[in-house]
Amino acid sequence: MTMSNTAGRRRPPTIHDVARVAGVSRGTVSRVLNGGHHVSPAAQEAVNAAIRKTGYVVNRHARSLITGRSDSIGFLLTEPQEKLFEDPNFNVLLRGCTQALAAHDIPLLLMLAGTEDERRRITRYITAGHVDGVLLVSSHSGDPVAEELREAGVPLVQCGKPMGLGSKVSYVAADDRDGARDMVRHLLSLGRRRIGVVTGPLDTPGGVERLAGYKEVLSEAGVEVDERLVVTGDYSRASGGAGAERLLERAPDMDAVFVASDLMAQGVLTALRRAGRRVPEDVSVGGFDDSPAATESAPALTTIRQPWDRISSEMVRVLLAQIGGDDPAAVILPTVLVRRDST
Amino acid sequence: MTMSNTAGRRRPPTIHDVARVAGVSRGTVSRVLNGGHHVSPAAQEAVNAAIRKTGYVVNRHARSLITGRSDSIGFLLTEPQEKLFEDPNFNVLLRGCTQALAAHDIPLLLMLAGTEDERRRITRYITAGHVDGVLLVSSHSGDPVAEELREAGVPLVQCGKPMGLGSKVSYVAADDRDGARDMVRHLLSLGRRRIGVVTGPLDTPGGVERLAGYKEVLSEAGVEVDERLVVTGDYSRASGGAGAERLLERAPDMDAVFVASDLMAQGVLTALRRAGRRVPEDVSVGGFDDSPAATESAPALTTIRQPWDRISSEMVRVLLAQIGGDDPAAVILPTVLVRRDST
DNA sequence: TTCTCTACTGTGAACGCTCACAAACGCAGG
DNA sequence: CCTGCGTTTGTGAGCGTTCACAGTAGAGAA
Repeated sequence: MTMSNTAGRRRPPTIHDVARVAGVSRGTVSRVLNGGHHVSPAAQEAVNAAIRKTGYVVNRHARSLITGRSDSIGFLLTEPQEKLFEDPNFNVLLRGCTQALAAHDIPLLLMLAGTEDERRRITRYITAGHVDGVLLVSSHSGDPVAEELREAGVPLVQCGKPMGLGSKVSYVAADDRDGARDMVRHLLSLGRRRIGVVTGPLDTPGGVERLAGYKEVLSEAGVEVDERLVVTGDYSRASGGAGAERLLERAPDMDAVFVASDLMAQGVLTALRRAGRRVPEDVSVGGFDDSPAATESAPALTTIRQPWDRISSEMVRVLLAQIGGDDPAAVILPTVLVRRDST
Repeated sequence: MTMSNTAGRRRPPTIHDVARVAGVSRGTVSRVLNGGHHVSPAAQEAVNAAIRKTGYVVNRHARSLITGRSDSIGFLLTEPQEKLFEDPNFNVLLRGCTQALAAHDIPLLLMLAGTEDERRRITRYITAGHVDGVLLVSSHSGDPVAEELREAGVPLVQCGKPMGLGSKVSYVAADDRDGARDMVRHLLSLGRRRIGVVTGPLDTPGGVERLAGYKEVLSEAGVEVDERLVVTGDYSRASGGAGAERLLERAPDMDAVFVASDLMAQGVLTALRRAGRRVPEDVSVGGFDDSPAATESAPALTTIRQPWDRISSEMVRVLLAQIGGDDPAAVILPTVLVRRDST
């Protein structure tokens, strides 16, 4: 026998209570709640006053039940999470999306699909309409989730250019190729000609595009593209170090390295130091991402900044537009060369 | 008259459809969905088959509307996010909580309350019952959100011991004091006697407790606690470096430092090197957290591991128990000394 | 057989909201 | 004065579930 008076969980006010206090009907309150069209100024004001007085907050479950929308969107991660969660870029992205959505009063559901099991459960959850749309982060190609969601007609925006499917799915990405071009041009402008590259996995758009930009610029500049100067890493620090060792072995005359991520570049710096090469005197090193790692390394990395804040806000914008009925869209954002001490 | 056949967003199956296919009533399907008590094996099987056949997924909005529960949990951040999101510990925590909840099929809503405005909106959202409980991460004391939520009767579990309010609120924390004691004892066992400390902000439990452990062990060992050996940082790398410089200036004979976070310890290492002290020969350095920074620094840090995976799973367990009606509970988890090259 | 008890099953009502519809109310034009 | 029209308002129905309750069947005891 709880007597809910001052404290405790008393039943929250409903639209009915507001209507009674305002002296109008449910319908009018509902109209005010949803934009206030076809409501007289007097009623409008009365309702708003009643809402303030009662502390009314709309029950989203009841609303969703009838509208069919959930007024929430999912942030889906299909990567092995360990790696991604330690990626500072990812954190900026997650935070950016949360804030951009908060501005629309839309909560963000964080979903991790690590195992096959989780993947299935989450796909069911999403396709059942429990979110209105999905922000998808999954760099590797051949991700079955993206395809499933697309087929189910779920509004979807990917972060980074998807490799498999064509232009049927929205995405927001930094201009990887152009960023790579900027960096390699920068290295060329320093007089470097034996420029190595540690690229990312070739089943990721970043890996492919950054390598393509590298080759393009060299060709355009009339510099031979030497396959001995090309190695592949997996974006980890360790793979950067291993890559640098391989490069030095195959091309001891290397005078610069373009590394497809700052984390790998850190590994490259360590390996170079261990091999007795000075940076930037003997070898210039260019990174990619402008992550915190770039300023923490010694020397501080010259790198390519990805506009993560804009990427997140654009992802949200495109997704909301798509939920509103727009067609899928691709957004490519420019990168910026940040010059520091490693070149 | 739509003929929904193969493609398009056809209406998802309802409990009604399942009942029809299974040849039973809504009630029976509902009972199967909710644990299957008082249902005959035959009906049980028929319903499960019908669910598989129709691809039925429960409409959580309808369920929430009547049960009053939302079957979702909020993960609330009231810190200035920049700092926290770059903290590797925090990422482990977020991931751990998401996964622990996923095991219960409960989605996690990520909420950031950076500004005062957001704080208000989110408090309204939560108190309106849109989440069943809240996992709160906010180390600083005097956080008004915690108090508001507690008063509103929202199940709440904090990460780290809350400073303000007493034992009325649940929390899960590593044993900061004991961890600090282990580390200082370890330093003493190496023969060090002039042990400095760079502690965290004194309005955080970590700052206070780790300092307390340090002082306790020194006193117990009969070593004088010299206030010149005590400085305060803010958990940032830079503040660690500044702290080390201050310590060296005030107590040049220092032969060890206990640093309250690995990130600060990195700064300490750099400052010591710059001052010409060798680690660990001249000065032993002990960190706290066992974050990635601990193995990335040179030399690798001896540190105190916080059991973040267990912290997250315990937070979820305690919160679910509290939602189920249990009283608030405090859980203190043991830490582990990880010996590496800096001591 | 008949009664009782238990295990199971079906059925309205309700949750809080939106939507479509109808009613009411001006106000202008014939 | 009536008609027609546009704007504002009220009302009933229904979204898909769960819950309480009533009902049914089958087993065991008398």
